[in-house]
Amino acid sequence: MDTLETRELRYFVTVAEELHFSRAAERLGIAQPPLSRAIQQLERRLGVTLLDRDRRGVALTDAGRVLLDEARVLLDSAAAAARRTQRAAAGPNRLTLATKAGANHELLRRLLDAHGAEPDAAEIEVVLCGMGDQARMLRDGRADVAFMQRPFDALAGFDTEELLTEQQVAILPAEHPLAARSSLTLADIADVPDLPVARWPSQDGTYEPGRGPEIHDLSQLAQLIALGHASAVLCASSRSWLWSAHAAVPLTDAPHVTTVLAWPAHSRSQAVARLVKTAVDL
Amino acid sequence: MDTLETRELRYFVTVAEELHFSRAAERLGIAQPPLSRAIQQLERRLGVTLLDRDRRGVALTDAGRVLLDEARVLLDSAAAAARRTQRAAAGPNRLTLATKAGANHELLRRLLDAHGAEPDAAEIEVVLCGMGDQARMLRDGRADVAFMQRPFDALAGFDTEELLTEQQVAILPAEHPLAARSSLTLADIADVPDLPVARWPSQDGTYEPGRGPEIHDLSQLAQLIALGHASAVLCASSRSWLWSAHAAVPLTDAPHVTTVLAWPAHSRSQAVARLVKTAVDL
DNA sequence: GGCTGTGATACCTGGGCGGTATCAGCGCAG
DNA sequence: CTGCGCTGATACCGCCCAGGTATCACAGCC
Repeated sequence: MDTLETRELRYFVTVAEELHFSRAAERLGIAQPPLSRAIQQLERRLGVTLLDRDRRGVALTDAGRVLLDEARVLLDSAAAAARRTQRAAAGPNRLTLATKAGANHELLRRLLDAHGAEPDAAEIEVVLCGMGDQARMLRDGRADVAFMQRPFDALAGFDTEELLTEQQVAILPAEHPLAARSSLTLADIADVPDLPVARWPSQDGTYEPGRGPEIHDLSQLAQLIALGHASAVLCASSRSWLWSAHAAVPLTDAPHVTTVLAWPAHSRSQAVARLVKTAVDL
Repeated sequence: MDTLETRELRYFVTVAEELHFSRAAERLGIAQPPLSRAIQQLERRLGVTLLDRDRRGVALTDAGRVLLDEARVLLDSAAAAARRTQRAAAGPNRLTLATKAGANHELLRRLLDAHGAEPDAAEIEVVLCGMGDQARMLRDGRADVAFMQRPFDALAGFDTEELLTEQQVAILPAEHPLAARSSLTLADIADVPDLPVARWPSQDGTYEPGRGPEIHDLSQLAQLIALGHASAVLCASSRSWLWSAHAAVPLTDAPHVTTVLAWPAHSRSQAVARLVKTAVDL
């Protein structure tokens, strides 16, 4: 029947991305004829036409699109497997935990303290990464577990354990009139002319159009708010790092944020299991 | 660095399962020396010792155990990718939906009706499978979506959409004294001497020890209950197929059951997306 | 009609996969 | 202690196939 070789998948993905055999061959560092042949073999083995080569170029068939998606995650998973194996060899009882700036420090600290107190606790290396990077780090095997937040982070494909649900708050300059209010709504802060809501980059690093300043960093944000040039919406635990120039006002209509511990769905690691157990008992 | 070839992974998994090079080679249909060499190559490429070969046998190292887990899901995923590609080629706008006997018929029917009414709806093939088989069918690419139930089915690694939450009920012979009650608890039915609770097989097909009759089939169960030889705990929608000789009594303390629509987390299929959208709007 | 650029075909070469034969360590029966 | 049996490792060889070069067939286009 089948058994897709990873070499063939690598070749196919490159051709599917370039839609051009010669360029794909160049990217792969091989000549074009062997590449053509490899793709033909793959098609023959599967009994499926993956690419339509007619005049003026190459196009993916429906089946080709399916295989492209599948092959991408397969290759990523293979690279991840290699990394995880190497990490397991490097330190038998070590874990890498990915989190992001702005996640709940207190909670993480409590988790690490509790886990550290257990017998034969794994040594935990905490990696701070950018806003949507924890998912990537879990997926590509550079991290074993991650602190993530619903509904912000994409949790598809991970196992998760809910740790804490909290309200969101508006972070405002302390001297701004709105800061005196005991609660606010999203509408209240959405269109304040002198206080635009700061904008975070989306997954791909670009910014949605909008008025607020483009932010990529919490300290940047803190600075801007302290200067009275921006507001932001963050989860309530952010209060822990606020300056005296900041004020936090609960938002009544913003969705609640749940901090979760996430790990690859198929993980059978003892160390991960122990950490999760500690987290559940917290 | 790396790029694990699937051939190597296949070899490694077999050796790790047999813990014996010669037997593994036999299972793989090759001679022992090339197998030894392939494993050595894999270890050298990763820079990791996967197997301890000392006197009297072969043992997995920690890293080897990690790679074994990873490799198994990788190989399964590869086989799944091949199947999905072939299915996509066979019928471009077809979906296979896996469900189990005992799942909510009404709900499925409503979903299929609603979806069928949409423009360019996918043709949906419904596959009935055994109790825990939907997860396997999703994982190995024989199904695109599945009807599953929380907390019974393992949903790790899938994306899900909740469809309906319902109470569980005890199914009893109609003439049994307990059948007259308006509600029951799990304790009420747990130890009725003449009415043991039927036992379902677990994932691996074996039965937990216990008193109740071993069941593998809904019609079998229905028969046994009608005869007055067993009781069962099922979700409330099971009422739809009850016989007149059956009675259903709500259980106040059994966990609620949520029927979910599940699909592989990385699926980008348009057809799946449309079906899910229909389900959400239901 | 050349010219350019596409992917496919033909054919050759070499590395690597798989084969056989054999070795080296260890346990064990005697 | 010694030979035997069993393990996995090593040595070496042959052949297949991945990859290279050269070329073709076909399309668009000045």
